[in-house]
Amino acid sequence: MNLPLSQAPPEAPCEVLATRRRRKDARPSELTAAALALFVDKGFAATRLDDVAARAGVSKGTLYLYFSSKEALFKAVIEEGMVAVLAAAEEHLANHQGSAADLLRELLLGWWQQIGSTAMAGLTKLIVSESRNFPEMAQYYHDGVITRGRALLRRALERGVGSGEFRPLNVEAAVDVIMAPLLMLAISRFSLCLCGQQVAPEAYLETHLDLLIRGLQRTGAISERPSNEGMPCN
Amino acid sequence: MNLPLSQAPPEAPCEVLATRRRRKDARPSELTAAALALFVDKGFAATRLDDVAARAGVSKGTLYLYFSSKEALFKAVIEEGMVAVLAAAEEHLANHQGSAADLLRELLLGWWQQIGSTAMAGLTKLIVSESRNFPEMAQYYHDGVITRGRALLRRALERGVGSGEFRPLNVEAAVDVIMAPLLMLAISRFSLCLCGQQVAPEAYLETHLDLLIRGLQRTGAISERPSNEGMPCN
DNA sequence: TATATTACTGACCGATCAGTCATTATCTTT
DNA sequence: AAAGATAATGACTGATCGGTCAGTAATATA
Repeated sequence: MNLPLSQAPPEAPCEVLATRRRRKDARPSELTAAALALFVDKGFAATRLDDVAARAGVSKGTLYLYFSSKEALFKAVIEEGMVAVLAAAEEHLANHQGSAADLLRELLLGWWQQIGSTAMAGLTKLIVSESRNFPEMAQYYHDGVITRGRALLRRALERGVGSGEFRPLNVEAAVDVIMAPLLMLAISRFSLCLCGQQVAPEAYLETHLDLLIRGLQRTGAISERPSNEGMPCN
Repeated sequence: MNLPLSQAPPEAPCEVLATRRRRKDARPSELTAAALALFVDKGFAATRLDDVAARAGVSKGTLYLYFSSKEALFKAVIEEGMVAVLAAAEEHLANHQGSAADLLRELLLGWWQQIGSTAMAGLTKLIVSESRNFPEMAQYYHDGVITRGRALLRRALERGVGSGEFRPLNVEAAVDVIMAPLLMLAISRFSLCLCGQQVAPEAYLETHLDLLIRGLQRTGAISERPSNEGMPCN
């Protein structure tokens, strides 16, 4: 095969050849962090456990002290990522006031800050790539993350439609349409120059929100928010 | 490892145990078709060449008569897909009249018919998944498909903005924002229940177009097209 | 039917890599 | 300091799979 191996030198031992240490508590999270980075970069199948262990500053044998198999490691990576994701979701659920348009804006920009701009975004590509080979994993991610995110968006849209701020629309479809640019943004960050990387994420999100809120609002209802502020046309 | 192997029985020999045949001309396309199906389903690394050959009704040795390596087979799959994609792009380029909104509608629905609804859509997931491991492949796909598609959309948007039908906007960002739901639709078709699969593709696209065109048009310009026609709200 | 050509085969090889385990090094306890 | 406990190691194994090639059989030609 001879893959082009785009890897940087595998995590130079900055800890100046530290002698081996016994750190039972720290190992699991260090290993899942290393695994996340490599899985996201090279994909699940192409990632060698030797490399994961090396990146975590440990031998492969040690990895097997904490995870019973490569798949178990994968599950742990997903599960650990979930925690932050769900916490962010809770945060968004808590405080929602003002117009539906502002709520929508807050939700999408919050997603970017909490997830999209972090390493967590890599999970999106990982799941997309591997879901067919790990159906129960995909199901878990779907139920725990996607469904939850959809529920947030759906609520925001329904509130806007109910109050008359937004016009009637197919809410279920709109939820997916609204999420898609976010997911693609996350994916493109971990997938060499496919789409969207020429445009800065902020401008991308701002354009999405701008188009979206105008598209949602009742005809005639002029946005009271100063639109196009600081956004160059072309 | 012991992957769950979601495979159906690997292409039961419908050709009733046909004795071996010499069909030099037909082999390459049969092999790339088999490879596309398996690559899209299981990913590149997890696909075995024995399975590709078996699915094409041939032995692995025969595969190597036509393709020098697994990666060469991958390239051929992409390249073969390209032909149809570029043909469709040319078609869209040729005939464009009427309003910019109609052109946009025609472009997006055309994408669905020519690409999104076909097996070609699987290439999107394939590229997303494997681009890091095959940079030159990603580059080729980017230059040959993404850039071309973006150019089409950009032209449509610029026409609308130029004629005053659309309001001024960040065209580059808008192109990506508009493409994202299409790409996610393609991806979700080959990635177990991640997003968008609960909603029928037609309703999804219609909602996208509806939101989009309203979002693009100048405030006050009422769409002359009967919107919401046959689309249930919720 | 005999001969030549070549598409096709499948057993085989070598490299890779997930997973194992006997051994070693570190830390704790007394 | 000695002994016990266990975290960590890395050489090893067995299975998998990309890639090879000597041989086989289908077709063309005479």
